[in-house]
Amino acid sequence: MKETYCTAHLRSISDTLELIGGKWKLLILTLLFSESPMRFSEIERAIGTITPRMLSKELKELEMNELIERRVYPTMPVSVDYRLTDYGRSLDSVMVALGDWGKKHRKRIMHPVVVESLPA
Amino acid sequence: MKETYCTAHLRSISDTLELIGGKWKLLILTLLFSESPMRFSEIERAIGTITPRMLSKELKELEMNELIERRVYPTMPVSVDYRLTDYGRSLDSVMVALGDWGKKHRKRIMHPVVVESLPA
DNA sequence: CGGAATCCCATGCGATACTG
DNA sequence: CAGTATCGCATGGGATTCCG
Repeated sequence: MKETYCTAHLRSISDTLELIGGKWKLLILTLLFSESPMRFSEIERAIGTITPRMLSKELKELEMNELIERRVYPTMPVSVDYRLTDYGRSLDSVMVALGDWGKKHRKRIMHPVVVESLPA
Repeated sequence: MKETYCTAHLRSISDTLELIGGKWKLLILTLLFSESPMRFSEIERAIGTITPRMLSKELKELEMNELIERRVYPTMPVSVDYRLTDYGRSLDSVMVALGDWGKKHRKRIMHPVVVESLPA
């Protein structure tokens, strides 16, 4: 594929999706949007179906991209919490766009529907 | 996870991502945004690295969700083209949001960087 | 031309168990 | 509490071949 404006724009889009892709990232970000900071086990309980392995992995990737910040407190045992960074908060426009479109979309056909016969 | 505003909003977001997820969908949509209609083999050539199997599959899903329209012409052999629907065009706000954020994002650290020592 | 069928592999993700 | 280690499978996606 030739290098065009089209593909450059697309790479920007792909970059964004790469950061918020994966099964849990948007869910975690959404939680942290409404409540920051949250501790590891708080997020785990809030989601309910995520395994610690996945939570750990996703948090690590979000932190690597500076969307969230991880703080460790020298308590005994240690406690850790996670919060959105300002950079992470800048995603709100993206999440609003995705959410708004999704809300409208829900009113439309979206699942494979078998239409055997349609009258008139 | 309890049913809250938070999760309802999240489902809207997930719905949207479900439609434009997959490796090629956004690329196909971006192409069709800049040029509609396009024939099957035109899209194939434009992307360059997609296999007909995947192109067929992605187009089918996009059509199922009414984001694009497929038209068949009874030529010999048959020709087919694809174009954005008005509904598909309504995704532009989403794609702009994703693209804009990605453009800003590129200026920041995004790949795993090993910092051995940092002065001062 | 516009696909469908088949085979195959990488990885994403879940389940379970364990640890400082 | 906040993870890590290991295993295993399902799914996504590529390569190749064939078809009307």
